[in-house]
Amino acid sequence: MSADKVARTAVSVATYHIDRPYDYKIPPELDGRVQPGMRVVIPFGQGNRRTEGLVLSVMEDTGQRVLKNIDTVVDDAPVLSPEMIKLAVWMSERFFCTVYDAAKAMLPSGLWLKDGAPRVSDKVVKIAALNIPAEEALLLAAQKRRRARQQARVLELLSQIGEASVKEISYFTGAGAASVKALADAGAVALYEQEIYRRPDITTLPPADPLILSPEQQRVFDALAPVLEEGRADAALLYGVTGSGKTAVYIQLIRKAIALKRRAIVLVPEIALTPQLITLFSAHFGERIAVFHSQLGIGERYDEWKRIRTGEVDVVVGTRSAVFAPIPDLGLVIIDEEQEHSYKSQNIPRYHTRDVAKYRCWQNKALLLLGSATPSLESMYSAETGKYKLLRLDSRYNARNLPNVIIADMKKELKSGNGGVIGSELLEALQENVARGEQSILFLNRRGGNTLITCPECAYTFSCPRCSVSLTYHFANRRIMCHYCGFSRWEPEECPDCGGRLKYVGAGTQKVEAELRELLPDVGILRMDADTVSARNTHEDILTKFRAEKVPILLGTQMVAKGLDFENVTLVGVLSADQMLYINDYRAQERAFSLITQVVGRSGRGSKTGRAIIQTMTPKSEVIRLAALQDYDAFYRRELELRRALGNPPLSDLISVTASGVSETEVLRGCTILRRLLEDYLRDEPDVCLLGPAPASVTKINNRYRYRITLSCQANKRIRMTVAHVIRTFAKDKACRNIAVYADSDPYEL
DNA sequence: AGCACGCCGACT
DNA sequence: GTCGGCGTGCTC
Repeated sequence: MSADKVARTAVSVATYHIDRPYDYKIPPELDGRVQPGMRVVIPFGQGNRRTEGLVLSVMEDTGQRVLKNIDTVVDDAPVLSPEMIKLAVWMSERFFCTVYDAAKAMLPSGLWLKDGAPRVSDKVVKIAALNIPAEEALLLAAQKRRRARQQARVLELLSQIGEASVKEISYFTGAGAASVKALADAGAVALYEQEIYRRPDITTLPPADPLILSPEQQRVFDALAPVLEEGRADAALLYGVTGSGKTAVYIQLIRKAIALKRRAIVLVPEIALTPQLITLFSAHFGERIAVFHSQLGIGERYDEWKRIRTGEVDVVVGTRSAVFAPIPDLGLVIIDEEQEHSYKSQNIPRYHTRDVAKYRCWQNKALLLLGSATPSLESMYSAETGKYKLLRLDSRYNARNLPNVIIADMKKELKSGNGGVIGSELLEALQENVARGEQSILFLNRRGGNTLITCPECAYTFSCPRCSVSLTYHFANRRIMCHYCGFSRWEPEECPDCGGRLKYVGAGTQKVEAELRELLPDVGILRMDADTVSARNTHEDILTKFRAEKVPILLGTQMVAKGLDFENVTLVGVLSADQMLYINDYRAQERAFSLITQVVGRSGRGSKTGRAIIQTMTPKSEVIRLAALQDYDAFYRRELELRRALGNPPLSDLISVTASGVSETEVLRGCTILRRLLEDYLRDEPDVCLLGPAPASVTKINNRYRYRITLSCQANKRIRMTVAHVIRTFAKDKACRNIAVYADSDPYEL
């Protein structure tokens, strides 16, 4: 009989400061059934409460300590490969999370629901159909009205539409599944199960021929193909102006990788904004692509995950979490629009997709390709300092001209009595475009309906009782709401302080739409924002309508800035460039430059030369001027010097340590202790600069105050480990029991 | 975080 | 005497 085996395990309930591998004995009845990468159920803590663990490795028992036994094994086969386990461990050090947190981000949530309700393995949806004539159903509904209102509503709905899924029924009527069941038992409706497709549907094109690259594109391809051929880890930045055809290069590189028996992951900022890219990819790679993003249903995601794992696909296209796709023989990772902020996870684990991709490429000897028209300062700096290969695509496709850009001074406008959102220059241009039958896109950097309510009499504003933010008015449900904690209340009638009449301020898309309708009566306007885009009316539907019906004006938020290519659009208006420029964040300028550049690039993609009008209160702003010229290089130089002066990335790394708690004074005191600990432990590190304690940009969320210390340094493993140690030390201090602490590597939120 | 153990005051 | 308050310490 061989010696007992031990499973070194990451435990799900272990919080950050007690996270470490815990060893469990593999009982004889489980001998041989426990492998690294499997999930197990284990007892943990004095109460031995059962919790989930992930087996990191299996080893011989040295018998030095009394160990608890593994209860049961969850999986028949490992759900994580050794490569992914290593990645999880690396992530825990790099992003200050537990190993289990990192592992969880890699797995589809469907894995946890496999045997529970809702059953993910079921590819069916429950449908309820009316079993009696509609008139009879309505009669029955009238009878039920008093004692079973829910059932009555269901009957009314079904008498109109005949059948619907139980899920849809409860969404529209508010009736629970129990009401439907009762009706089924009474024989009024029939329940049956219907197979559903779980492949996210993709508009497919007939198979496309290999692309012919332009000489410039070919040069980029030729520079990267050897890296794939030699199979070595490398990273490159493809800096290609809008419309220079980066996608064609991606496709050819993927073809090359596939020819070399390897596979690729393509990451995009937001799947809804890239339908054309998906369609194009499926034309080139057919069934052998998988689509992976957060809007996928649990079942869909689980199925795609399985297809990827078994090697049935060559290309995974997806958002942030797709960087964890368990694809075999990974040879190429492409991050498109790499400067986008959605690549940084804002919740645990707080990873940056670029860093994870870099690590995976290094593990797999794969090529990482970052693509952008306005690269992040970080990536361009890495390219300049030789860490990445730098490749450029300088000419716009078909040698199209840049649009003529006008910077419109809204201060002048205000002086001459126009207090509206649409200035006279933009209005004139819009009128000309309408007259010529050409289309226009208006961009507003604000989410739809983000309107504040104030009292003009006493300047009263509504703020959240639990958070340090103002409440915003939502047209959709006529409530004022908090974006942080979800608090909401009905639209108030009058000022609670002085009883005065309330005023709605802020240029939400709805308000702009109303203004446009007044200025341009009888002109068709399409609005695209969080309120008009839904499951029924997708982003794509709106764009199709815009294209097909030649609606004169498309008004929208961020969404209109991305990758659209409309022949007939010859005017782009940026309604207020200022809102994005003067946010208290060192990245605000970079973001504004990138957005304005992208929006301006939307104009004149056809044969006609386009125009762009940028409205601003500060027409002298360097950032706006450079965006108007689409001069990335000048912007980069200028911004880099600013970053250098302030010790911000990419010239140094930031690590923020945030303390939160109910008592503001306790949090502040905790922060002071944290700072002292950091000072102590980092005394011998050169060039580490500590800032704070400073209140977080939103100081109070859900009645918890947040203060943070920020480290500016050349981060290395040693410094990260020290920070982790400080957090653990702090958590052990009894004086800080009510304070929660976490660290964030290269935080986006300050 | 969550749970047990332990050492103090209020009450049967 | 004992029930239960929460302060303290540990988690394979």
